[in-house]
Amino acid sequence: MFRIGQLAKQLNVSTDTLRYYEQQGLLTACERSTSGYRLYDKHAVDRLQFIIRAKEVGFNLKDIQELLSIKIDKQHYSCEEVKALTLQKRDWIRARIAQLSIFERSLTLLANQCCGGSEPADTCSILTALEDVDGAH
Amino acid sequence: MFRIGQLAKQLNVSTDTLRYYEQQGLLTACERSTSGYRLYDKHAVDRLQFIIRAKEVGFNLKDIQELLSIKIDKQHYSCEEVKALTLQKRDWIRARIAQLSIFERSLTLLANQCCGGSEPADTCSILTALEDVDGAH
DNA sequence: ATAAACCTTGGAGTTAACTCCAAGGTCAAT
DNA sequence: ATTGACCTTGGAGTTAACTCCAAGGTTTAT
Repeated sequence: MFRIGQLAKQLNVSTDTLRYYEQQGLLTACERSTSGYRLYDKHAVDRLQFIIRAKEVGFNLKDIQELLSIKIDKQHYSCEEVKALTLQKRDWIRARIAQLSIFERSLTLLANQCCGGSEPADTCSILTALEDVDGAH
Repeated sequence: MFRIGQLAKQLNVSTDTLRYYEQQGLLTACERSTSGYRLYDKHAVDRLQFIIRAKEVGFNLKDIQELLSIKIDKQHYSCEEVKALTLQKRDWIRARIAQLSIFERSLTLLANQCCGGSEPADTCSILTALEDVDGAH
């Protein structure tokens, strides 16, 4: 069991952020000390790690709360509910990956045209590179 | 040449957003009518399209401005400068894709465990699914 | 036993990216 | 020539996600 400052330091966030996440229902201290200090266990580290990573890939806190609430918990949710939400989030992710891949290819093209490209490329920009990507279906 | 409302409608953004982008230096009307109306050409549509897509994959407006400023323009930038910035952005994208792929796999796993999984899975959540993904190197 | 380094709550302030509003000018159609 | 749908600027308001601050209680080290 450790306190808020130790958890914060471990994953490089501020204690204010952790209190904010608690307020938003994302990460609650599993216990309080007699003096009222928040106490966390290693479970909390995993959960916070997840929140941080999910934020990095572009989920907002509401989405993350939803992701964390997806649980195969036969008492409370039907299989259909869990599956639908899970697949919905997966589709969102797939769409992002597809878009990112297009950007990646156009940046690669731009870099290649820059050094060693055979064309004159006096005015090549990411927009023209993107056209080339789209053009090469 | 068309006016701000027509451009906005075409790509489903607000005219306020377009004025905001102009203020931020992302998309300037190439001309003004005698009465001061902003006038755009089809070039602007491409540029706005790019801005919207880049936003969708998680770039902020400052990043997008930087992306749009990457141009193989031999008058103003050295090849090295262009290439460095381009590859830096590409690395950012690759890191996002890698992270998203992990999420994708864990969601797939979660969906599979839900319907048809052989384990009891009374308490399977995305966190345990993620562990399984990490575990299977 | 007291200073330094923690923690608590409540509330105000910040930043990015819009979004809305007021007061007024422009243009096409009736 | 006037109505309605456009456009202008400047500035205020909103939302998400923090970030900071004040006033005070707790723990640890000297």
